[in-house]
Amino acid sequence: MTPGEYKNGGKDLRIAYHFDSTRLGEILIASTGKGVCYLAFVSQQAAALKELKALYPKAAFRGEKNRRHAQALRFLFKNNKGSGRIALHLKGTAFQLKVWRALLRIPLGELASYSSVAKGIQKDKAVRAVGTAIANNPVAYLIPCHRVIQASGLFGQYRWGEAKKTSLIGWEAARIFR
DNA sequence: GGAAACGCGGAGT
DNA sequence: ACTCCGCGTTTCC
Repeated sequence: MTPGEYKNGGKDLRIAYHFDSTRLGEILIASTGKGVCYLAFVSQQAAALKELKALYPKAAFRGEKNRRHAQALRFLFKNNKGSGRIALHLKGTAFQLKVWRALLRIPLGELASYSSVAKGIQKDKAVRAVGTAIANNPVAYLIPCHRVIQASGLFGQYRWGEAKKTSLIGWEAARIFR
């Protein structure tokens, strides 16, 4: 995976998006020429699209299902380690990118705590900052923010609801036995 | 540039 | 169970 960086409002950026329904629920996925830049679970399409556009206010959007989307969706259905090479194109601060990269190292079916992630990037005391950075992960699932739980064992918060987090973790736990 | 807000943790009660 | 404080980074005045 090759996370890029993007610091401005997405000007000169062309973003293709489309909605799809998967066995994990309805999603909105978007990509630039360089990689997937957004993936979110959707409850209302209009609101979801608005959130995406807020992230890249100056970009040009168009609805289109393309090969990159299809590849990412395949990953959702059969993500074993072998197929895990999806290009990502991310907009984030240096700290956020560091945190997100750390998440990519958590294997399917495994869990990490917010504090272990903080230690992993040599920021032992930045636990809370790590939580915030994870919360702002723009690419749900591909960057497995749902695999990070509280040190106590409680699952903790999730952007799309704790119930969603629970079902993702359960689904992955089941997958590793197949 | 300061305050407030955060997907937390730990130590208290 | 619930509070209270500290923590690092980002975002909003």
